[in-house]
Amino acid sequence: MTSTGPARQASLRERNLATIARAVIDAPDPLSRADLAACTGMTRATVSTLVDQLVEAGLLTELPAVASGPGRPAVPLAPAARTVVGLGLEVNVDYLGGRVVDLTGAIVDEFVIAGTLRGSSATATLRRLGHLARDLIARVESRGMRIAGAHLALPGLVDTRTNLLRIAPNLGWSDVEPLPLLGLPAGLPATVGNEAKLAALAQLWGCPVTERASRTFLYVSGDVGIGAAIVIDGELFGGRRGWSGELGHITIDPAGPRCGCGATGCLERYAGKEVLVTDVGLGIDVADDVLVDRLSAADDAARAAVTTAGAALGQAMADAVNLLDIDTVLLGGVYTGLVPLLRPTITEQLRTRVLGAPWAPVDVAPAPVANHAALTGGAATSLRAVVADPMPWIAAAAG
Amino acid sequence: MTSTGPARQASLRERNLATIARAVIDAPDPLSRADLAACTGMTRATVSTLVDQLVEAGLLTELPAVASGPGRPAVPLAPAARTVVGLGLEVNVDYLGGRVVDLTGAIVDEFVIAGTLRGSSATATLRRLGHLARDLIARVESRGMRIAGAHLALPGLVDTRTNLLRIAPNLGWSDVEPLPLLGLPAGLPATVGNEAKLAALAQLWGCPVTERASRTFLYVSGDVGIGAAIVIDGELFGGRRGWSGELGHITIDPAGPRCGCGATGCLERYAGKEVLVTDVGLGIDVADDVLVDRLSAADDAARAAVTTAGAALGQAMADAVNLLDIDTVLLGGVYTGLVPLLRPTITEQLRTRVLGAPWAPVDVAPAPVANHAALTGGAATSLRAVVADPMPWIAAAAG
DNA sequence: GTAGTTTGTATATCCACTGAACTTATTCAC
DNA sequence: GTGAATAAGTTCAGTGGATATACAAACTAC
Repeated sequence: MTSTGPARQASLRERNLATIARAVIDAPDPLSRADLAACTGMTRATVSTLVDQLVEAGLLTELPAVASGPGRPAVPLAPAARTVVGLGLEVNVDYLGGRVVDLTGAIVDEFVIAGTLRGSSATATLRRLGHLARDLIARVESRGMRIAGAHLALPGLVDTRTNLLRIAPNLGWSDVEPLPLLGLPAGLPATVGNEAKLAALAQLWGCPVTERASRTFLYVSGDVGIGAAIVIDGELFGGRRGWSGELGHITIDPAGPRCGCGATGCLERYAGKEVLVTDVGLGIDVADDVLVDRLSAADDAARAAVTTAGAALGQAMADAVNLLDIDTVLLGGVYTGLVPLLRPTITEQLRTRVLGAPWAPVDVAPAPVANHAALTGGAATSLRAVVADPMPWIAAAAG
Repeated sequence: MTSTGPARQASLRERNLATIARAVIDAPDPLSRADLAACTGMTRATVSTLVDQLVEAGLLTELPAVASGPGRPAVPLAPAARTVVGLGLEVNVDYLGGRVVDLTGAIVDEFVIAGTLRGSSATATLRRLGHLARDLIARVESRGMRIAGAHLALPGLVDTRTNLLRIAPNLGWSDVEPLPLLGLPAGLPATVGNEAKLAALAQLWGCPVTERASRTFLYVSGDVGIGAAIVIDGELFGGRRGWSGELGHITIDPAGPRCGCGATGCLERYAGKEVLVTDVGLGIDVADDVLVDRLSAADDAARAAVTTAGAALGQAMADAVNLLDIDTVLLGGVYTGLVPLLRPTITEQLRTRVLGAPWAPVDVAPAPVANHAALTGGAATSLRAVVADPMPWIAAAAG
């Protein structure tokens, strides 16, 4: 009954525009039209017309030509700054934020308001975020930029098909429909996503091209809950409803302590922030860097607790790697700062428990993008949609 | 540096041919050219030329027109029988086989030779299989069929990029390069794959369209080892090297018994065939149906052991579902027959341990294709490649 | 200044899909 | 039977987009 859509002539244009846009934006150094022709296999003529359209639409810019060697100097192309931008929004346990990023990856404008939101009213908080977001949008639009889309990151189970938040245990929210409460301008495409998943996407696009994560990795974000995101060849693997990556509820020991989710022995009860803060006698709302400092300077008892956490984390990661055959694990959230403490136990677990480890060891590293990564990830996701389908923007620029 | 290839004019043809071929082959009832135009969105003119080429190439056939209602009767189109075929080969612990399947899904010819191959010589066994396969190929080609490709299924860790078998514990094989040993005709595209993964693909394509598995599921195959395959929207998720799905080495209890892989408490030690046969005092080489009968008729002690296995299986599946957000689990291998015994404990585990279960319960069912599924899966995989890119076959038919 | 080299643009051509008109084959009404 | 109505499939001029080739532009090197 159903099937993939037909390929019209226009599909060629769409695909080739996307290919060119992506090549320029993902390139470590500016490419010329000739470079693009060489690396995409298109003719120089084709590339020229495509580039002209992308420049016209404000997605790319021509840099001043620099002569080097014989022959006519090439015109280097680069993503356009401050023309088309993406908006990332986030409500998390200890802050509220919005960030606008442009195609160069630069942060154009942002706000981050610290303060615990545990147990806050979903309606009030989202209305407040909406107010701040509308201000941010107004500022950015008054500077002549066009906003491609908005993504709201929430620390919980989000149904990506319906944009409904099912439950966010650490906020105390459940069954919320966030987008109407934000009251974003009509016509601005907006979606809701899980915080860890958007943070993972920031690792792909949110930093200079040369420092980017490899295109396939498992991102593990430690907070009160433990979220994970599976990224395969640059694509987030969300699962049927976007509920993939619930690493925090992998079973470490079925006879273990009871978890808030109703099951027993979940990873969260061994390696969640709640356990870590208790080990050094701190409160749950302590800042990540304080917690990291205290754990790093702690005595043997607390060190043992970190080792337990690391072993549990390693076991859960080994399960994930055995299932998914992924060879890179990036640690985010609190874990980023704890990599020196955690890595030995984690890698030991991975070495012994991953079936393929003798042939291809698993790499464990801190996530390169750390500061409010989900904001960047959300903004970048909107921009990736533009890059993946620049046609509407060209039509808009022409008409 | 790299990027997706350019979209040439020919790409349109390629894509539209694939769309048409797939629509006809996956349709529950024969479609006419007009039906195809309606469901793909192409014009009738376009569909006509594409269909003509596919018929010419021997991928589709026109059935006799049946009049029903006013108007010119439609010409129903169906996959062509016995024109282009795929070859599946398999070496497993207790048999050796080859199967040829055509585009209608019918088995055209096959051989299955029972007998334990545990501890056999890889070289001798693969040479023997190669001999049998060449006979099969000769028979099929003498009947005028063209073989699109061959897939060899092996019960072990196969590197799908290099077609190397790293290790097959239950055969006692390691570091084998199987394809040269088979000595298949030069020019026949051949690859090696994991047995459970190819069996999973058979669930998608190896049975009448109406009985097919949903396009997203986790296939769990119980044998001496426990293999799994992740299928997302009709695509096998193989991971970086094709080593995904090692469910058998998910940790059930870190303090559990030592496993052959070197780790402790792996699922295999709770729910593998080795444990099950021991429970009812049988040998490891017993046929699956005998084992199922004995377990079904067993006393309380053995029943308790099956329950333990089911709980462990359920726990591992819950881990997988939490990670992947998949809502269907198909049980293959020995487990197919044990579904009545296993399901209660499995579903109980899934209900309590899967975070999303309250909103979307996980369905556990026996795999619809059971008999030597990996053979069918291997053959079908070759055919899917033809359907996904029919162009070369059209060129061959024309030239 | 001239030759050599590379980049980017212009023009004719080709290929595949579109749309509208046309042919073919059936049902139904009389 | 005959003819209108209906739906399937085909034909053919038209269009969009990529290609290939030739050419203009801008630089280095001698």
